[in-house]
Amino acid sequence: MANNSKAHSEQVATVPRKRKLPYVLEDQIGFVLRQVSQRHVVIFSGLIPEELTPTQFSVINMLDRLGICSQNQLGRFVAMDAATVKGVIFRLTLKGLTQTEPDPNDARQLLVSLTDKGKALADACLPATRQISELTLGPLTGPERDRLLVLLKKLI
Amino acid sequence: MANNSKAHSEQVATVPRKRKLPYVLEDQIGFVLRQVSQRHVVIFSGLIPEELTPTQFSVINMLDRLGICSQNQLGRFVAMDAATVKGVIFRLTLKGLTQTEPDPNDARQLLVSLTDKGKALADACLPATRQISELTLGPLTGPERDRLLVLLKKLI
DNA sequence: CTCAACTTGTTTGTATACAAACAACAAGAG
DNA sequence: CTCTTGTTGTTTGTATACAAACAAGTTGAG
Repeated sequence: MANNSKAHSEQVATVPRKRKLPYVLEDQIGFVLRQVSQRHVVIFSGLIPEELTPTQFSVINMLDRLGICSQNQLGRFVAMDAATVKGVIFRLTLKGLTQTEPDPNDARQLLVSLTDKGKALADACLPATRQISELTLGPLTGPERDRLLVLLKKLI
Repeated sequence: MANNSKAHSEQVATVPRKRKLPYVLEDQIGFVLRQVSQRHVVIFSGLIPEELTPTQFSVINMLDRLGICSQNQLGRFVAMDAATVKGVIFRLTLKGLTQTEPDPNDARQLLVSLTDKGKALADACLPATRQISELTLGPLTGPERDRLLVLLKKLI
């Protein structure tokens, strides 16, 4: 099967060689991202006071800032699907952390806000969440952390 | 409510000021990671040939490298929970991409391997997966990509 | 050999995450 | 006003992801 005639050898050497660059799964951005996210969730679960997931905390923190917001728009702010945010609000409302009411000005919208308990928890979680980011970025120096965040934000 | 007596002003100035540094959700590593992962999945879904998820491709690629492997150990290689990997293998086997057999040497273990169809797909996906990583990292320069990968790997 | 400790795989339950389809409503062109 | 278009929220189905509890098998200390 070795058909290397001299007549062709020159052309073969000239044609851009399709080097079989190895595909290393462990070096792929998606594979690495998944593992870093996993580690972050572990750190998060260990340090957050109540039984809050990262997703749930994001919603609570955003609501604390917004005050009141429609469910769909809230989802856009925290980068969540409408179906996802609905489930999150459902569970947070079960826990008494959020409340919903129909918008009098737009019958389609469902206004979401924090309860007093939710507001208190939003404040109470702040020290832990700082620590979580701190610990997640623990292996990096200060400048490295800044660099990483800048690079990651370019990929959103 | 302004109780700034002169007697206390000096002490207040000396005590390490608890500056209320703002907590910006959008700047937190966990929040950013989630969004980058989301964007990666979108790119992945758009470019992968068959109906493969990133998780499923990871398993297929790893099996292509390993040849045959116990289900649990495979999960360790691709950073997946035993319960998660079981589900993934179940669905891949449904699609005819993987097959399982009991280990004759250890009755506990379930040996997993690619079918011929699975091997063919592992090869066929390579160009797309390169493109996926390429496109995901698209907003970054070459050196930036290297830097990002190095930093992320420190966080695993 | 025997038993405790560990490993492997399974099952159940909970929580994202998103596609797709749907109903109800709002807004604007005409 | 009417009708089309778009938005909002809901529901269903699929796919990770993991904790917790469990059964079955293996291994090593004694």
